[in-house]
Amino acid sequence: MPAGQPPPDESQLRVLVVDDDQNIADVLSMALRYEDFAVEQAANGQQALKGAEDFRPHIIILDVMLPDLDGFEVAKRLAERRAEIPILFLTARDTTDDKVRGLTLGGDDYVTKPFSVEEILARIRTILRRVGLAQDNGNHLSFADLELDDDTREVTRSGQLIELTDTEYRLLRYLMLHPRHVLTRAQILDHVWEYDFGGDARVLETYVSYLRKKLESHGPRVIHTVRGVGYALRMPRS
Amino acid sequence: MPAGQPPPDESQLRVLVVDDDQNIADVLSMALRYEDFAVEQAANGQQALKGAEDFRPHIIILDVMLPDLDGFEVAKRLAERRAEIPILFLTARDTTDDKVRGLTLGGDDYVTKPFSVEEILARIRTILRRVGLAQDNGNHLSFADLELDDDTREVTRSGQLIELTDTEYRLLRYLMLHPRHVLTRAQILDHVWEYDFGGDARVLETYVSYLRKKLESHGPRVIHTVRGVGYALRMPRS
DNA sequence: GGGAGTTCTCAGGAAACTCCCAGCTTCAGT
DNA sequence: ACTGAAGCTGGGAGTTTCCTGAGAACTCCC
Repeated sequence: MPAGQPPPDESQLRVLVVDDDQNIADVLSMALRYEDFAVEQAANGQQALKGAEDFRPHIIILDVMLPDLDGFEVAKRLAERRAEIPILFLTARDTTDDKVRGLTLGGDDYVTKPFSVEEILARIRTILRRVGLAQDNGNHLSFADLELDDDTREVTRSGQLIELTDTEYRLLRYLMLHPRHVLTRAQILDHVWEYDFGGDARVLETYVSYLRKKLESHGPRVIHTVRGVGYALRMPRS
Repeated sequence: MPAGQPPPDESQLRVLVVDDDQNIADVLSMALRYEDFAVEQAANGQQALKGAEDFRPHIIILDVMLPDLDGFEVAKRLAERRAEIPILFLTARDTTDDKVRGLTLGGDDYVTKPFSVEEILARIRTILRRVGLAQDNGNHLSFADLELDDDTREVTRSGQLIELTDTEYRLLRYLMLHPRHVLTRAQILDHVWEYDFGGDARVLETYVSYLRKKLESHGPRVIHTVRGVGYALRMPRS
């Protein structure tokens, strides 16, 4: 079954991605499908309203800047229809718009562009969990003596609290999502860094170094280098 | 086997190989046909798009450098058609980190030239497994007390973890794919080493030696020499 | 607009890996 | 048993990959 739409699967959660930038829409769609969401796209406000009606998404990812109606207008009309679909807004970083501020009051949320894929996924999980649709029980990851809590953003190793910066946290979280698996450099950069990151891929090594320093003061090495390939989270010994 | 089309067999998975270098396309085609894929070739972007339409491949191997459209353009147009065919990109080693970024999000992947045939086959298996088309039961090989896991890249012998370098791993993996079969030196070199390897064929002996040293510290000899021919993976008679 | 905290760049050096070499051992056939 | 061919393995050169410290650039907050 190579072509056409994937089969409608009622067990999947539906996400409507609304962005007029086709690249961003595609990146999000691919990542979400990979996470087993059903995804549809809309490129402007009118399509978004129609898509919300037809596709009945559980959540909408909505760019604030759209060619016709802006994101807030779309949200407003949906609210008038009593659609009650949670929305994750995408905004430009410098849009210090006060409008954005009030979003989290209504249970909606926003992410600034450029974002990393893992950041979007984390917000979506948070929102879905809040409205009771989370399919995974997972605001909490653990591996060996490592614990990571998404709600409090706390990381502990054998009970000891470890302070991590944002990037360190995202990196560790991504590794803990795939324990023992070897993750390639490309995979890690794609998921943990912002989608338009164009810099030196060696940042990754720097952050691995930071993480190791913090983690290894409380126990043996857990982030292992697989030379020529990437990194893997493992406990030492057979 | 350039002449005549193989008979259409609906049970086979279809691969479209897109490369303007006829040698590379042929090497890949032969290896894939041997693995029981149905294969067609395209030498440029336009042919690739046409081939995708007519042949309806389950996966496309796509060189980034093509005489007309580049590989990314081909991928983009396929995406616009909602073709949703996974793609394995081939890129030059130094092109790696720019545009290739982002590919692993959608489940696509890339391999740098020059590659080894086994590397390509491994990536294809991974991709097909992810989209639910893998006919093989997976990521795990075992032979006697040897276990090899492709996800974690871990190799154990009777439970004991064995650390292998990349080349050692690829060599052992190839042997384990054909247990008890005598594999000729040429076969092994062709599959495990990069296709443009021009060096001394005696590297193979060196690596067999490395592998034996690591494996035999945990049990009896499993890699047996077949003098004048090659090597075979066997358990000693009991 | 200064300061603290964070992210990223860069470069030197360390470590790991691949491959080649050369001398030695093993084997097959006489 | 002898001999040439084939295979084995320790040593090491050359290369690639990775680690890490130092500092520049950026952001956020007061």
